[in-house]
Amino acid sequence: MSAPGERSARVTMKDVARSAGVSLSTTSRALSGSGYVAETVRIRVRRAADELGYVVDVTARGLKQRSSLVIGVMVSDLRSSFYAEMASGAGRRARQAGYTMMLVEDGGNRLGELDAVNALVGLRVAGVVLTPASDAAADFLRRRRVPVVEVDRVFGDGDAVLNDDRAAARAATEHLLELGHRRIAFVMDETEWSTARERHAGYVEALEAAGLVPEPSLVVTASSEAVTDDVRRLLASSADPTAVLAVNSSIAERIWRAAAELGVGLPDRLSLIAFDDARWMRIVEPGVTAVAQDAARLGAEAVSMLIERISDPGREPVRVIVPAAIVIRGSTAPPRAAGIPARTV
Amino acid sequence: MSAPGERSARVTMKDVARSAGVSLSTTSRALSGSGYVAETVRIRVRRAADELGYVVDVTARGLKQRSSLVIGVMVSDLRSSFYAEMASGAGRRARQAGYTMMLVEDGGNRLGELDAVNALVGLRVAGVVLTPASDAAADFLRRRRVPVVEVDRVFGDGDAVLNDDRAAARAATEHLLELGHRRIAFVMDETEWSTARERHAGYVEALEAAGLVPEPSLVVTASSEAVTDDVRRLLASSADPTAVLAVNSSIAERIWRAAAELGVGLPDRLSLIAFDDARWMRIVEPGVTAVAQDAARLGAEAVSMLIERISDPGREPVRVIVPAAIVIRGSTAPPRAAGIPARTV
DNA sequence: AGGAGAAGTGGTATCGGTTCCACTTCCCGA
DNA sequence: TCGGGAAGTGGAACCGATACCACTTCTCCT
Repeated sequence: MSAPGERSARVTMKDVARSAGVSLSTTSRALSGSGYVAETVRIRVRRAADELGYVVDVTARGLKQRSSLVIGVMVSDLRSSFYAEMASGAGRRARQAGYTMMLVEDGGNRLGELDAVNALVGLRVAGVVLTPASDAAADFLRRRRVPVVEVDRVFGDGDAVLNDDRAAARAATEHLLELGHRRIAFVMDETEWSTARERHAGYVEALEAAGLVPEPSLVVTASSEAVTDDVRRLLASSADPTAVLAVNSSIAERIWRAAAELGVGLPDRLSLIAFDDARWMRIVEPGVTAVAQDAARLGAEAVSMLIERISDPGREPVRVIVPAAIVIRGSTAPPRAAGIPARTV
Repeated sequence: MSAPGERSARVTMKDVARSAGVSLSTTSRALSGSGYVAETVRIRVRRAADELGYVVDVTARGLKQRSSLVIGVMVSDLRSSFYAEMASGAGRRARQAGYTMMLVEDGGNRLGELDAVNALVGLRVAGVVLTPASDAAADFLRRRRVPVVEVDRVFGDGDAVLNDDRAAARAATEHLLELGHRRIAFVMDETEWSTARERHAGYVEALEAAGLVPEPSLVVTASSEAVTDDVRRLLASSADPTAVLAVNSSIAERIWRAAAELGVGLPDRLSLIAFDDARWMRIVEPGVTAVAQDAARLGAEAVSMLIERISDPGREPVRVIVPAAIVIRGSTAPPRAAGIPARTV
């Protein structure tokens, strides 16, 4: 344990080599396990490394090998459980594959994105998984030949791992239709992202398949500031929905609150179904019916795809679509007057 | 060595130097901004770097300088909002200070901890912020002279950023005492951690200051498997608490559920106060009174402390205690039969 | 006028590994 | 007996940046 006093702060391969009485080359081979090394020597070197507490300097190794076993993961906001779970899934899969995850947050804006991505390039990561806020980051990376996989939403046409947003939205809408709802609202906040676009498309598909005509007054694009007001207005308006589909959990929360404030009972007067199965939806009464996206799986798949891309930079872009499940809880039920020849519209 | 027509995948300083028509040394000085460089040359070099899309290789720089601007952050589980917010706060502060955050998850166990910490050491991070699950990780790091700051809980006596767990628990208990409660239960799940210990101590302090004798039957150490059963047993037992203090949000959730199942009305028959102000506590009805820990601030403070420690490795260990606030919501109220004859129900 | 020192530039060793290459043994088959 | 190749080892050139040092030119003070 207590070796002769003045041991330098950092144990390098040179120390290990000296201690084991062999050259640097042999030490490197013994530790990395590639190339000829006598079994006895290998054991001796390994033991010396253990005793000295040697840890390989991956930055030095990466410098020489021109690639590191680090992959970058960039998310908009860790405080959102979706991103946190995604990152968690990505990290686990990365570790399984022998990589380390480097996680950075951009503020969900172009500038933060470029900052973060710059840091990753500087670290010479082997590749990057990102939830894009714009096309800037992926472009920047691709221009520098850094493999990229986009998750959850996509700009351009590179590799991506996406939810089956359209099918899930369609299924969610069909669930409401089957319960007898005809006036189904759709509330969203971001139209620039592919997620919102796809979900809206699924909603429209389901309505049309049921022979209904989508009504513009039932589709609300809430400005992120005034979502609550917009929701309140919708519920009080003549559009008079009996059910509402929320494009994400944050919107769902606003609707939940607005309903409580306005005394609109769930599910009696309004059915609610949400994208993103947030924790609170399981706890409140009634529970909120939700489209459960497997965020951790999304992250894991993305890492796997990235690793494949790293080993084969030339292949065609790949898209993986991860199916989502609908978890039915108490917030969806037949409309009050369904079945009975209701007021005609 | 350099073939004219061949563009290498990566732009290095050499390319910038050639393009600007100056030496490597001058290029380095022009880009890093230290040392003498003529203004005109500096501009020329900077422009060349921009045009070529040069990004400094921080691994090479770190190798030479023996320190990197990367700090490691290790948390148990990103899916928990406390850790996620902590990491988010740490990342922001790190970025402000010019560092990049490297985030790793350990599985909350000794082995995962050591794995993760090993990866960080290999990356030659400048220091590590961690929420320890045991003393293993911090020991490992300190033995290798890597600066460490522990967050939220602490083993041993190094630098740490902690909640004011004791004072917060005391205040929470006092809040219940002021409402008139006398039979106050305390439910926890982990006794090994300093958090649980401190919170329990604060609870006892408050009781004793009020002249009450802490009753062992009111303190439940729930095994993590059977928390729900334990809680159910407590509520049904002769211990008959009128209020309960939950050591964390996960325990609080179990209590919430158990109360709902058993038909124990909140706050009429039982008051609930929880550590950790989870999102759902704001959404459910009644809202859950909670001790709000500022996790993001905890992370930010830890990073600041770490940076100070990096620049002064010799100074005495420091502890920062971050105060917590109590957010009063609907789940706490006077006990039914307390003091003033309540409204007849 | 002479010299100190500031301003500016380039050469080169170095950080901690990996890897190519040269070199020595030793074994085995022809 | 000899040649060839496998087994094993060490030397040294990198990877991309930094920083020390040597060197030149120019300014300014005594």
